[in-house]
Amino acid sequence: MPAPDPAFDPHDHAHCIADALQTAEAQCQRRKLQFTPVRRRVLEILLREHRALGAYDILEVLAADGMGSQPPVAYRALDFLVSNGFAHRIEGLNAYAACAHPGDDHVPAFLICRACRTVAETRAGLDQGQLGDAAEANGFVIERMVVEAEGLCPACAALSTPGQDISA
Amino acid sequence: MPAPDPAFDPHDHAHCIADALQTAEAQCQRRKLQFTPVRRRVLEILLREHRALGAYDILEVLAADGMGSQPPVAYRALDFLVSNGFAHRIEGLNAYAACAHPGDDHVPAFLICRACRTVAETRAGLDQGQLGDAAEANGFVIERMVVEAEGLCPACAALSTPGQDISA
DNA sequence: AGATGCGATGTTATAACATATCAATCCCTA
DNA sequence: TAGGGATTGATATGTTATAACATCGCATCT
Repeated sequence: MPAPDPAFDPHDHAHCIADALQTAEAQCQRRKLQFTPVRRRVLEILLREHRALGAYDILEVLAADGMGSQPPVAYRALDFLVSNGFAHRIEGLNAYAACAHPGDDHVPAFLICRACRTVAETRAGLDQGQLGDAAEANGFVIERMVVEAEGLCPACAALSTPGQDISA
Repeated sequence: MPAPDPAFDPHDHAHCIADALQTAEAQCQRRKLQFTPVRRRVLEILLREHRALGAYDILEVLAADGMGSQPPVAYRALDFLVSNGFAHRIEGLNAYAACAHPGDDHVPAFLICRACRTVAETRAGLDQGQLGDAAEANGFVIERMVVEAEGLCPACAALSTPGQDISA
């Protein structure tokens, strides 16, 4: 049985953020990617919470920082972070979350709280159950997998207020 | 090893459509749901292709039929079909596809071609691998799962034109 | 220094997806 | 056949994402 996920468990979050930023920085250096101020700032914003944020949520913070207030600014930084494995797109929410295992090739799988949008990241395999079998039987080449479980995190389940929505 | 999926394999499609419509009709009768003309037509539109269609694609066809041309018309019908298990939302595409196993409680999993948007539906479990373990370890209550594999279907892989995009 | 190339940013506009609201109508059922 | 809930119609708007084009800043070559 796995250990509790940091997303649902109190932890030294300042250290958690610093760590992730440092990893990203190191990765970029090694791979000759430019970890520019905007990109760094967007990653910081995502890291600050173990939650999924919409592009426009991020944009708002960027604008407040005087770092560009138009959609492409946020989207370009997010594209960079996602394509280089520093963040993930949460399809079920049209939103983004920092990667919990940066610099580590993996198929992410998420536990997503529909009430507070907290996101915990675990691993999955490209062969998820019958899906891999079906792909093989049909000659389908899987390139990318999305595995997301939506529900209630322990904290929100405790409160509930049954049926509260994720709309926030 | 499973049999080839109808989505990727020639089959008696007229019969395939008629079958699904009849199942839906029967289900609605049994469950006292109103299978209205708009709802029926939207399901037909989805069934006509084993592909994901955007809400506005559907709306276009509805409009051509003189059945309402404003977004809510399509979205309401789609909501009905999705919440009653006659269609699924494909999160990775912000699009919709007819259900391949209507009237049968299941966790759908999809093989989605990024070139032609063909969608094959198989089953998954609510406990997908380590995700179930992680949920349990954290007291997370899973309510809904999204499992989608994106890649190239056999036909498109044969053509490719490597790197062609799903944008269509 | 000046020219050139190139990746990142800035800016404007618009495409694509989705929902709120409220009035009108349908249709079940009592 | 009247009342009430579900459905539809219509308008407006909100939200997410990208296209298209201009510019900046910096490294390199001449």
